[in-house]
Amino acid sequence: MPELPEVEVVRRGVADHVVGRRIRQVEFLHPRVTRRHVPGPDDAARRCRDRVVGDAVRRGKYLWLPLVDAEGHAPDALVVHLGMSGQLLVEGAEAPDEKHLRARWTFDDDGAELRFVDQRTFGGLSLEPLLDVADGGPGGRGTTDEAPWSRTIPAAVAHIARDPLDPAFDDADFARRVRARSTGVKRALLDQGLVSGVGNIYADEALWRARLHYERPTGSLRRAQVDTLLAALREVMTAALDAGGTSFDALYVNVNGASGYFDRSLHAYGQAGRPCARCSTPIRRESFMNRSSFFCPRCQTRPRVGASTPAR
DNA sequence: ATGATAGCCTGCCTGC
DNA sequence: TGCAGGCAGGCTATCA
Repeated sequence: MPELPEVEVVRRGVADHVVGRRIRQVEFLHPRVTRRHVPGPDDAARRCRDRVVGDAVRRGKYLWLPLVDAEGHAPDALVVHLGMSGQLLVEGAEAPDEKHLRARWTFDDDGAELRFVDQRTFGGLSLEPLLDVADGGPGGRGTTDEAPWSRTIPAAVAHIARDPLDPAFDDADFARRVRARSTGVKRALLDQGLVSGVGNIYADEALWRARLHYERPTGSLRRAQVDTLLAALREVMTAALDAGGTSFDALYVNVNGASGYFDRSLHAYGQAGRPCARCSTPIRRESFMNRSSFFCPRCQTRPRVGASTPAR
């Protein structure tokens, strides 16, 4: 469900309401929520107890909280992935349990709880060792350079590429790698090892802005087109962030339970049958990768079959 | 190695 | 009204 802008909205909420507080206790209320934490839920709970939440850091769609021990070290982090329907909520203890409440953290200041709610249970939590990274940490948002964990990344996030809003994202390297692929451009955008944070909504929106068909072979993209696509991704994600994210229903909300309103600004995603904002041609929906792709058949012309010859 | 599928879950909406 | 089927913002494992 949530893509980069939505996860960033949640990160900011956690930064505002949870960072700096000491965890008293954590409860895991569903076996699937800690399925990625191999040592099991009891171990995860033990590692959370009495730790201070040092920060809220994001790369792509992954969010993590370095947990600081009594010596001021953060040997590991609580890694959160929202999956399709996960939510982090900050609520008073008196708030009734949500139907799909999966985890609850309480704090020694007796303030609001942190809760993880997840209808579809594709999301998950794990306690991961923080690994030193050679190329210098997640890239700025949420991490101060002085913080001892600023050049670390959780083991489970090490395979995730930087995202387009990361100041250290390398455009030239991305262009080289994407053009070396032999696949369609939307598949490449959704590959979190190539560029992270892009999901089905913002892939379709960026492709619409860049006037590229989703099946355009990556090998035929010119460098300037990759740059246009990156610019489109940054524009649409920044605009979505400013709008508080995209909410089609109550499944995506910020930590205070509020929806975002970027759905009103979508030009392609979910717009099947409605006129393209540029040329009035009805937006088309097609099935692709077991999901939907929305595009303008006039602005985003389908590549000719066999048009996969790499551009020079 | 890269590329492309199936599967994991629950709930809601549509059409018969 | 009931029920089957399709669909949903993601990732990982496992094939080719």
